[in-house]
Amino acid sequence: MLLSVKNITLLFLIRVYMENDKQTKIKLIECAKKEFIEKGYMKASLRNICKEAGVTTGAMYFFFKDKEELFESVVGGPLISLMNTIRAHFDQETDFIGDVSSITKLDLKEDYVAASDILSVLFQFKEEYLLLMNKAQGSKYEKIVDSLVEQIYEHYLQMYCKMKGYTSKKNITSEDKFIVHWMSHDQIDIFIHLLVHCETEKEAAKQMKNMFNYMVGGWIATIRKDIIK
Amino acid sequence: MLLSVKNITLLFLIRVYMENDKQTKIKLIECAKKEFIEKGYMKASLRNICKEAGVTTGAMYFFFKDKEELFESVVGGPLISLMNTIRAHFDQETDFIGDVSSITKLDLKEDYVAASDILSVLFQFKEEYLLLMNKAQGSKYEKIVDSLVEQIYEHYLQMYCKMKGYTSKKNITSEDKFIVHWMSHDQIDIFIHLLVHCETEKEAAKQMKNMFNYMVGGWIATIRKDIIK
Amino acid sequence: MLLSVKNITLLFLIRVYMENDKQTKIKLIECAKKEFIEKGYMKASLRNICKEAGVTTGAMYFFFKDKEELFESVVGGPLISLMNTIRAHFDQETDFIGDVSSITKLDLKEDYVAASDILSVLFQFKEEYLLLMNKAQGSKYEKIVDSLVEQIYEHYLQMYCKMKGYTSKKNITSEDKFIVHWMSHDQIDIFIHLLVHCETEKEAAKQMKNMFNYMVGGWIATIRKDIIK
Amino acid sequence: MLLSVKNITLLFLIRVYMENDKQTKIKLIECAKKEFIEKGYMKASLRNICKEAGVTTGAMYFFFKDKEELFESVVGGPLISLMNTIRAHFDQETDFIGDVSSITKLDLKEDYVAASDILSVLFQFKEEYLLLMNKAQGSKYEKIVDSLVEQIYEHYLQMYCKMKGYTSKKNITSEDKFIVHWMSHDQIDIFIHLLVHCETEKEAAKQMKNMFNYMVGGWIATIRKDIIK
DNA sequence: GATGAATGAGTGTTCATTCAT
DNA sequence: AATGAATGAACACTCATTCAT
Repeated sequence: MLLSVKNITLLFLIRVYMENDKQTKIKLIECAKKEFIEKGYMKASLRNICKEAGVTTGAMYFFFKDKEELFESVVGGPLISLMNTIRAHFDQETDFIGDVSSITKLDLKEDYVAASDILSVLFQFKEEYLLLMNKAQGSKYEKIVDSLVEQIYEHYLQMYCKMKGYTSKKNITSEDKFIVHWMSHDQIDIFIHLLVHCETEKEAAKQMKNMFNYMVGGWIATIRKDIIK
Repeated sequence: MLLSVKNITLLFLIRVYMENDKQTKIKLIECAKKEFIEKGYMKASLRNICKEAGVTTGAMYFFFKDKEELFESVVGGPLISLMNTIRAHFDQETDFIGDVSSITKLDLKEDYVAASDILSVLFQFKEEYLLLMNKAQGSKYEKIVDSLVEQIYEHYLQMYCKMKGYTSKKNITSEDKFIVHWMSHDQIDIFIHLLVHCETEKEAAKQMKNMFNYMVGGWIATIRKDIIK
Repeated sequence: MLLSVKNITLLFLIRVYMENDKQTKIKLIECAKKEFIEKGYMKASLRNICKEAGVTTGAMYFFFKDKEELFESVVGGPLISLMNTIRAHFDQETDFIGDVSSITKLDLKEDYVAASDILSVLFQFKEEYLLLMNKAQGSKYEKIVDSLVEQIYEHYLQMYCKMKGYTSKKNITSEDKFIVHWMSHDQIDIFIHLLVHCETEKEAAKQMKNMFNYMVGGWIATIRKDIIK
Repeated sequence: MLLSVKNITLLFLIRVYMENDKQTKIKLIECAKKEFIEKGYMKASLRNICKEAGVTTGAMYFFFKDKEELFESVVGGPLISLMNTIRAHFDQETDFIGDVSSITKLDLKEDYVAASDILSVLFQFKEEYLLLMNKAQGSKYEKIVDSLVEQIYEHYLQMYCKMKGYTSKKNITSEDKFIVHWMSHDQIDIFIHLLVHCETEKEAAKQMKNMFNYMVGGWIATIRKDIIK
């Protein structure tokens, strides 16, 4: 009988813990996010974060191994989401020798759909992504933009080859690679630009249409290579 | 007597110094450049710079007010050159209501010439510009890219209006502004991309052709607004 | 009904605990030993020990009052064994005025037997003794070697007096005391040296013979005082 | 002429500096010595040292790279003296096949002279050597005693071989090596013992006679190997 | 022009220990 | 018997900056 009372107490306490417990951790992450956004990874002060959260630095070190891990706790989750979304859309291997006639705009249109999805993810954790893209200097994420570019580069290279009508990878010149790399970079920059300059996802979606139009124009011109002389 | 001896010595030393004078300053700037490139503005250590230059921090503070001014001494000159070059090409006021029929590619071609000039300037002080664009976080130049964008934005906005056949500034929508801002940004990013990824100006010039072709394609598509639906 | 099931579970857990009980403590002591050996008393981290043992620091504090007590749990037992063994051999009061003629080597031989016993004890808990002798700095055992020396000093002083033919304690000079203290110290050092440099007791026993021979030679020379001038 | 003027000024300035300048450094070293002696290398607090010296930690870091270097500044000089003295006495290569008959005590007597010199050095910086031998745990000097032993081991091994009448190094058994190593160790321990237990060099010299007598007795017994069975 | 010395506030991090549950 | 959370003081060390000389 007495034991059962104990158990009830226990269950109750567990529930309380569940709520209580993580509150400090959550508070810490919130305050960290704020500080990181305000000052960037490097200039952010753990002391400040802890003071703001109302705990000692020791408490922070109970939850997080070091500054890096605290930062990771802020941006890690969102980053994984983003990576997964990108992978879902860009990783599917297309036949290298596709039907040359049917492509061009069509493929790019598919890309537009993908981009909309990505945009959606980005605006879900707008602040975290801004942190990642612009304020991560000094952390292990400082090269994250480059690695995102690399993630989509392969996809775009394949698409480029299809459009160009290349039948073998051997046809790819270093000039081809360079321009595709640039276009991949540009794609990522579009996202960052939207993230930085648009308040809402809705607005971003609207502006993205124009940016995509611009990008598609660029792609077509690149394929045709009707270059300025 | 003893004092006069001291004075003679002092004068002698000053003469020696005079020659050394600028050499020390130059040495300091060189070492600063190296350290700033290696670690970025924030992580760069004045102590290290001085040690490398073979002087004490006190000596450094004779020449430079603070860390910021030392950084400025490295990147300030090149920045002014760049600004001037940009201004020379982008600042001339064109009649807002131009001859609508004659434009499009023509204007962009002029831009290409301008870009070639800018590229030339950029590669003249490649390292300094890279420093400015990528490693200035924490200094007053951390937003330099944005301000460069702003510098060319007005120019591009005018061009855009001409191309669109707008007869009044009142026709410009916020959507117009947004895409023009993006295209301005993209133009700057092209430069940075070339700076980062090309060893020589020559190679950059080659790759820039393709990038410009891409950009022109984007512009045309933007003007036509044959958007994806 | 449900509650009673819970109770059974609880009781079961308690029983499991009961068995685990000492297991946790033992695990803790094992891990502590490892850490203390690896890093010495001071640098050893309770956090590490607990992590290694798979429990929280709180759990450790249930069993042990503090770091010191944990250390004691590792080395205390062996230390008592050693103390007892030493006491058994060295504490028996001999008649101060013994039969002067019969001694010298004989007494030392008895000592050799004692030493063999001690060696046996030492190698039984080799690691613990090494910990005590070499890595206890910062703990209350940091002077343990000195106190071991003190333990045998009285015995050796008596023996020395016998050998010298002193009939009263008043004959003992401070010089006598000093050299006897040194010889006591040396005796202990022999043990430590063997502990450090021999893998097995067997090997130590072999080497100890030579060391004892050396020691006896030293004693005889000391008694005769055929000193270098 | 002019240069000599410079020199005079320079020398003057140097003298002024010499006096002023190093006072802080000297104070720091003194306070460091005190703290290191009191608490040992590891537990010594740089903060305390600086507070005691009346400067900020930053000032300390102007003179010393880190804790280790500060410690080195306390004990490094004396250590070099000691090493040199040891080297001077123990490094001279003796003919491996010496005149077997003439040795034994003679060589050991030479050693006694050497030891007197070493003792003299040791008492010159008594505190520093005590620091080195007993409180250096955690610093790079924590194994200094072992390395001193190693320094004299080779010398003693040669002497041992001469005394034993070995004509080739191949005669040396691992048992020989062990006992010689021990005797080398014992020699060093004699010094440490004297350092710890004697106030003055004079007293140490007196006590050392007896200890040496003991040691020589040990050596002779070892050579004769009239072992206890 | 340049040195050597010093400041003072700051950094991230680790520690043994405590305690309500 | 053990957890999870938290404390608070301490740690060695680095920084840009100042200033008398």
